[in-house]
Amino acid sequence: VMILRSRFLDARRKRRNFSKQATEVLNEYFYSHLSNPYPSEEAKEELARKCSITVSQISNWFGNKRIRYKKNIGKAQEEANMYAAKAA
Amino acid sequence: GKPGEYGYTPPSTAAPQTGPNSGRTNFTNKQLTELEKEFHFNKYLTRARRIEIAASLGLNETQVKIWFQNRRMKQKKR
DNA sequence: GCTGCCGATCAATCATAGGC
DNA sequence: TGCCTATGATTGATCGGCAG
Repeated sequence: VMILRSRFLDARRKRRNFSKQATEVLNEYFYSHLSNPYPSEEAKEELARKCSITVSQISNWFGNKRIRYKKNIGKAQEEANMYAAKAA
Repeated sequence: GKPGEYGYTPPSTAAPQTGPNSGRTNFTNKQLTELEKEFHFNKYLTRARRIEIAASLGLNETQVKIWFQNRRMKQKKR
């Protein structure tokens, strides 16, 4: 456990949350493709432009979102309905 | 973790063979330093070199192979 | 037929940001 | 100011597909 986390002192760890607008765009995409939330490379590039973040960050976001959504299907239902309504 | 069809995946009930997670290796700082040093020398390992490295670091060939594979992908990302 | 690599993803964890 | 949760990033390992 004394595993030296020195390697984690990577500057990239000093993250910053994405803008609320970016998160809106990402959630809208995620919930409107809930049956298959895996954006293509092209889709990722478009989302990256819309959100002003990198494609890697888009991949990270979807990776985290998919896992965390599955671990909280019940709690996330509210958020899912919210975006579903917004899409409609 | 195994990627697959999107949907609920029940938590694995497999008992950890060794350590916290039997599946995930926790490389030591020394192992990572040596692997990194080797990587800067050669991005790809020959079978012979892989066996050598694995033995000297107390790892198995698969762990070394996977480490280099992930390391190459990491480098490509930037 | 088997092995290694690539690209994408998973799953667990790390470290910081944000809210109370 | 401290604590707990939300969230972006990292990484060992797996999956499908392709090449040798």
